[in-house]
Amino acid sequence: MICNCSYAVGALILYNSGMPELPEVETVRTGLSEILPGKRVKKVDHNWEKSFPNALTDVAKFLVDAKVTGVRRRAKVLLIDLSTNYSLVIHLKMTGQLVYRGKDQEFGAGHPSASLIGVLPDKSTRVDLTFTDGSHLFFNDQRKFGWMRLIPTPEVQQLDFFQKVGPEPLSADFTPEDFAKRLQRRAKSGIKAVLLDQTVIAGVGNIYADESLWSAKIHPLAKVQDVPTRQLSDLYKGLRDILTLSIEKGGSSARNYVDAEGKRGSYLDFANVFNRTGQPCNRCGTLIIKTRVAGRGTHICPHCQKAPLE
DNA sequence: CACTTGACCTGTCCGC
DNA sequence: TGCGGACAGGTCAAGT
Repeated sequence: MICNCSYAVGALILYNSGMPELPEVETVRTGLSEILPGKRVKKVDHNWEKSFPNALTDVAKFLVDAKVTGVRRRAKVLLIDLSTNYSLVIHLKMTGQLVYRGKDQEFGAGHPSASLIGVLPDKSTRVDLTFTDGSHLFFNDQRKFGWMRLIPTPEVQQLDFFQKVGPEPLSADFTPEDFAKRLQRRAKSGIKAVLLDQTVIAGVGNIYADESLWSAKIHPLAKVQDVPTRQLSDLYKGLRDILTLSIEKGGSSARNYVDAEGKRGSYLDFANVFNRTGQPCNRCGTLIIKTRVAGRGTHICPHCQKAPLE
């Protein structure tokens, strides 16, 4: 096996063009945690105020010259901890990307990332962190919904979001009983809206809501109180299995995702309903349909997931 | 209180 | 070829 190392060094793309949910953010976290710790920030450039609202006041004091000490994730939020006892708190929302590049921005011909993202910064770059070794972390965000903030590390958990956000669905001590109990607090609500509510369960977005509901044969409009406990248990297991599989596959890439080895996030190759409108259900062969639930495009098998009675 | 809608943005795609 | 509109969907705020 010959490794063409001419392009393997110095480029790592942590990129998701689709919709970063828990598995995508976790994949980005894993990649960053292998690269960033120990790097020292030399310079910060930003060109969109809302992408980095408190940059002007705090960057010089607490970001420049700070050393990265670790990278964490909670729900869909990334935390880059710094030696100044501050943390960069980052939400990618829908189109945010964190792209690391070594000092040498050149890519060898044929590197998959070369065709995905060209020279950075580009027109979607909102923040450019330069490290003292000449490498960069680019925060790109086409739609400008994402943001990063510099917050004292001990104050991060005081943020409103972290006070309200629900438990991590993959944590070891999160039981089927916890899951059912939290959902049932919203007994009269449609179950998909509840899954998407970050204060109920952390990290679930549109893709994994649709996939997990299909796995448990639950219609997204079903009221929680009408779903038998056994099916809530199926949903718990389905959701955990799906999130775990997606993390293994490097997340979902609506278009492309590559990491240091040029691997794409391939979870959508395994998806049963998401983006499969008009294709046969993998369980019963009925064609998958797309509707609108809780304001989102929603994919269901109309045979497996029976609509609730009015 | 529960639920829906609008705002935040830009790029893409579809119909005319 | 261009133009208007729908759509993509995470989260918060405002409205019903």
